[in-house]
Order: sequence, then structure tokens, then C-alpha cells
Amino acid sequence: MPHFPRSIAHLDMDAFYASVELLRYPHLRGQPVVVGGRRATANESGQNFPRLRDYVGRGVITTSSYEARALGVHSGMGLMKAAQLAPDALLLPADFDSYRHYSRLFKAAVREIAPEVEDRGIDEIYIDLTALNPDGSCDGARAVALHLQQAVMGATGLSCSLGVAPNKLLAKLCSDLEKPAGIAVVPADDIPARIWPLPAKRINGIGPKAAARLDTLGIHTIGELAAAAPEWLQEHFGERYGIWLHRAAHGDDERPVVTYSEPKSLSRETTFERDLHPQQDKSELSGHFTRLCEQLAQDLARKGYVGKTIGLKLRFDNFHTVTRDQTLPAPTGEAAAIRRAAGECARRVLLDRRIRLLGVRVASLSRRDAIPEHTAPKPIQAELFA
DNA sequence: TCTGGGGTCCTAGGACCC
DNA sequence: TCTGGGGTCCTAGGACCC
Repeated sequence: MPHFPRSIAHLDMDAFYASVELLRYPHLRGQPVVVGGRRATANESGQNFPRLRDYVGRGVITTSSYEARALGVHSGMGLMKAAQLAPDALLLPADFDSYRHYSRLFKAAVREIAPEVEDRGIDEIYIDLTALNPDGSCDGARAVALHLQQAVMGATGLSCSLGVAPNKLLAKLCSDLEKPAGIAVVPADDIPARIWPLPAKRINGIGPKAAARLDTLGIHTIGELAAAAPEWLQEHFGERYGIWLHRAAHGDDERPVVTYSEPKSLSRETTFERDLHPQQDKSELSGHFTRLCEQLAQDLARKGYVGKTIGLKLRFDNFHTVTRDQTLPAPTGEAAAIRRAAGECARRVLLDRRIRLLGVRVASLSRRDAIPEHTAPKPIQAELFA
């Protein structure tokens, strides 16, 4: 009996952005380093990066090195807050072109060995290894994982961690177990010993809200969640999410590894350096607005999409966020049309506070080359004779 | 010292059609 | 006049993820 009916791996790059920066600035190794902020503030030599204590602004941490994490500094944390915990940490500006480059390199290295890869963002992937581990053994799974890890290191100089399990949900949990640069192989039999002691919020899909509710209900670990009656979970979390929680805690997950999917929406948004007043800063707001629409139109053109639902997003100074959208008769990719539709959306919002964030979105996408010449509906007979 | 930017999916109500 | 049910599209908000 094989341990793995399917062998699914989750591969997660270790502190990806920070590690890419350390490839470029190896003399910074061993120091607490965080990547974040919005503008390039460092000089070219990399000898004189600013310390966190000198930061002023609204940025958050994108990635912190393991040395910085040891000081309690984690991704998503505001830089101003992080500066209190780690004033001497070095602050490096994010260089997304570079991260995308290394992302392509590591994914290509994996695909040469195992082609069934599902993209989960810039620094992680799922891999279906079933065909590469035909007897479904733990030893076989570990050997393939080690091969992948070495290939990624060879192609990029970067370390990664892998979890191998019977499905994506468990693989994702496992890739964290031996981080950094580790491999965890967890067959279904090991779920009670290795998965159930973990906090419930480690499950991908249990976020801060659900975790807090579980806490108040006395459920802290995955094992406690597994022991809860599914009907009881449904009472507290709804029919669908309740049953999903139950299944997740028992390690049930049948989702396939999806090697390709079309995008559903594209968007651009920006948080201003200071909150802008809808009237007093009208022209400044309008300039940002138009620029976002132009960037979005460029993104659409580059990727070959048009879309017919145009959306606007506003975040006010009290962090309250509203969205409005409008569906056009025909899809568009043009900046002016996007700007016009999003402008109409803006008229449906009461603008009585300063604005912190402005965003524009295009959804209901179709491929630009798939749009027929005549998309306008033909007039009906009655109108022809009216 | 609060809280970036880019996404996906789900829910729920109303419109509209059959 | 009242009574149905199902399906799809649109819109707004929210949870969650990287």
C-alpha cells in the first residue's frame, strides 16, 4: 500500500525577496535585513543602506531575513512599527524586476524535472510528483524533493523548502515544518502526530477572522478542530465553510494541481504619501487617477486582454474602503474609456473624507484577439420599420 | 507612530427572463 | 389576482492569500 495515492509537493522559497537582495549584497549576510518601503532610498554601492530607525512613511515590510524575524519583525508589519522592534535593521528597497527574474529561473529549473507545476505567486508553487514517485513511498518522495531543492539552488543560488504530502493542503502545511532549506514528507498516517498539534490558523484558508472566532470557541489547534462535530462547525461558520473546516482539519483535499489558468481581473492602486482632500486636492487626485488608468491600459495591452467591468476602489483616511463598478456594453482596453467609466463610478460615492488610496480595476476579461469585429447588438426588426 | 499592492473566491440581494 | 421556481447577470462588500 503506497503512502501517497498522489504525491503533491509545495515548494516555498526561503525569505525570497531578502534572499535575492543578499545574493547581490553578500556582505549584508548575517545582519537583520528587511525589504519594503516605496522608493529607492539606498545608494548604488549597497554599503550605506538606511536603518529602519530612520524611516518615515506608510510602507510595510514585504520580506524580512531570518535575522530580522528573530527580532519579531514580519512581513505585512508597518515599517514604523518594525523600527521600534529592530531599529538597526537595514531597509532595502524592493526590486520586483529582479525578483521576477529569479522567480522565472527557479520555476524553469523545477519544470525541467517535474512539469506539472501550479503557480502560486512569485515565490511558491505546487508540483504534482505522482508520476515521479510511482510506488508512492516516502523515500521516493524525499529523493525527488531533494533533487528539486538542489536544482533550484543550482539555478539561482537560493534555498527553498518543500513539503510532500497526499494533497495540496497538507503539502502547504508541511513546507513550513522544516524551514528554512528543509524537506518534510508527511503521509496521511502521520496527520495526528505532525499536523494536529499545529495552530488552526496555519491552515491555508483560515485567516485572522476565522482564527479569532475559533479561539473564542475554544479551538486553538488543528487537532481540536478535527475533533469538533461538523454540524457544530456549520452552525458557527455556515454550511459550506463549516464543512470545509472539518475536512481541512482531517487533511482531506482533492483539488488538482492546475498548471494554467486565465486571469480574472487586472488592477492598479496606490496609497498616497499623504491623504488627499476630494476638493482641495482635486487636481492632484485627478492626475493620480488618470495615471492609474493609463498604467492599467498598458498592463492590459501587454498581456493581451480587454475587459468590460470597470471598477473603482477608494480607501478613506479612517481606512474605510468602498468599491463601485460598472459593466460596459462592450469590453475595452483603452485608458480613456477606463477613466471615463471609473469616473462615473466615483460620482456614486459620497466624498466627505480625505482619501488614502485610489484603485482602478478591470474585470470580466477576454482575450483581445478573441473579440469579434461587430460586438454591437443588431437592431431588432421592429426598430428597422419604426 | 498602525495597516502596500496585486490577486481570487464567496455571499447576498435585486433585476430580468423563461 | 395570486402564486411558483430556476438561471444568469450585475453590484458591493469581505475574507483570504502572496
